[in-house]
Amino acid sequence: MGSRKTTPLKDFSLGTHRCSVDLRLEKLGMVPFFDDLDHDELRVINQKFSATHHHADETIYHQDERARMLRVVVHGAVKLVRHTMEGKDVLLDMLEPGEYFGNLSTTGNAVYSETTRAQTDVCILSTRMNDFRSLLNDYPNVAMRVLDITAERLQSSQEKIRHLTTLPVKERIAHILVMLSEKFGEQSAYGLLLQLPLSRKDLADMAGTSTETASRIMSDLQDRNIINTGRQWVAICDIDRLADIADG
Amino acid sequence: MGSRKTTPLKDFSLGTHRCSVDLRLEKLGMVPFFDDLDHDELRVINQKFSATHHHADETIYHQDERARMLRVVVHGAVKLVRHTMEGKDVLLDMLEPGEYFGNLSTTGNAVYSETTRAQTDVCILSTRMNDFRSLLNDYPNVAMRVLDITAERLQSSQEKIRHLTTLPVKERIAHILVMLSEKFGEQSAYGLLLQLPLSRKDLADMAGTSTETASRIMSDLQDRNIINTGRQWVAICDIDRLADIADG
DNA sequence: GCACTAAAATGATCTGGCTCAATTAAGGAA
DNA sequence: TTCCTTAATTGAGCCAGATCATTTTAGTGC
Repeated sequence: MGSRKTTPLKDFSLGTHRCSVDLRLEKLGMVPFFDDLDHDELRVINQKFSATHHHADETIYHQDERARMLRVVVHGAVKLVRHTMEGKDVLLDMLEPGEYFGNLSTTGNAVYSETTRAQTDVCILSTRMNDFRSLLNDYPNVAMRVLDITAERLQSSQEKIRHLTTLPVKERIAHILVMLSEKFGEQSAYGLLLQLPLSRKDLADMAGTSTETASRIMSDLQDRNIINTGRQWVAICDIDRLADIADG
Repeated sequence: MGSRKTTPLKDFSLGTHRCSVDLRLEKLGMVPFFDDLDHDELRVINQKFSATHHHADETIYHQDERARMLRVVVHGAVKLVRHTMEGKDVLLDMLEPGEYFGNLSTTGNAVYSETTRAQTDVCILSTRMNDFRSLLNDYPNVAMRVLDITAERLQSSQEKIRHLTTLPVKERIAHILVMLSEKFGEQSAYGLLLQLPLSRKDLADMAGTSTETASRIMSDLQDRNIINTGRQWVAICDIDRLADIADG
């Protein structure tokens, strides 16, 4: 494995990124609950959204802040974190372009139930919650899709609970890597590369374990040639064996 | 503290239970997403539901079965369980009258993602998923409320993940007892009695621990006069101290 | 009241994963 | 190429909680 001098990860920086109307429309069209809409409808909806950029590691909003916006990832990856007073973070999800976050509900005093942080430089489209709600009124199909997607997320959240309570750490980590590869995997010289910066701590916070344990497990996986990994990056060499580990 | 000879729990058996139209309407009216509707609208909706009874411990539907129905608890308590091939169950929730379960989504090949079992004798109203969906089309307000409730459940599922990954078992159990008391608590001679049969195994499966550990913790709580407990029942004597334990 | 059964309690032992404490090395910056 | 920061690794000891094996007891049914 010769001497590498740079991350295999691509450059997410927004230096050149221009949020053209076309790009916005394209990304909005990728949002699962907008995929029934035609081009003209998307143009109308696009009006309601405004774009913002955030640098990697910047916090987009904080847990417990008053929740006013619904957002969509256009570029980059967003990390969804719930934290405890003791400073132990739980990493709930990593979002890719086309996924939404923020708040859906119009219940008066809603607050965000998690903190979201830019995992790379990101571009985000935001709309006021109320605008989004009236949009749901105008497009009942979209409302149904939003319901479906929320129900799906509930499912997978419950599946995560099952993992946390029944599986040993090694299986949990294997599982997480498989999931991430479905979202962020990209063929490369190093194997199926997860196209986002991903530290041992991130993995640990996702698996509900300590950084040290995550590190030991990753080392073991690398020794067995199942993955290939460096500082903040992971590539999967043998997805089948990894999947085997993931379910016992 | 004298010698008790019978459970303090009330009798849930359906021997005498008759699902009169009035009772059905009352319970449907309690369902959070129907609470905007007036009496006449409820009567229409009621037509779409049919009632079934199940004895305690009976399975209502199995995980991975094809999901066709949406159901509402009318009488009794329903246990929501996800199980693993290794036979380790995870108890996701206990539902009280007025709560819904089953499937919301119309995605073609949906299957139930959990098993539901009658925790007591129960009476359930069911409707075909498709009928429910068209109902959501006819009553957009209801659709919005369903979305809100699903989003709320997602929140609390994520909060559960936080607990499982960051809190020690004792705190998790204390927390679960507090939650259950909000749903099932009822003043009684023994304290705030949880009005449902609840074994050490149920608690263990909710907290993601072993029956033995759950038992030890319950014994300790009883020794400290925080709870009062017997076979399949729990009463809370000192909810404040319990809440203190629940958050460190 | 007595006997029976499944739930609960309890004891003893073992271990996965955590914590604390260094050490090593990857990869960006200059 | 070298330096420097911070991520990652590795080791050693420890402990919460699991597991296994009994014993006890609550509560039901007779």
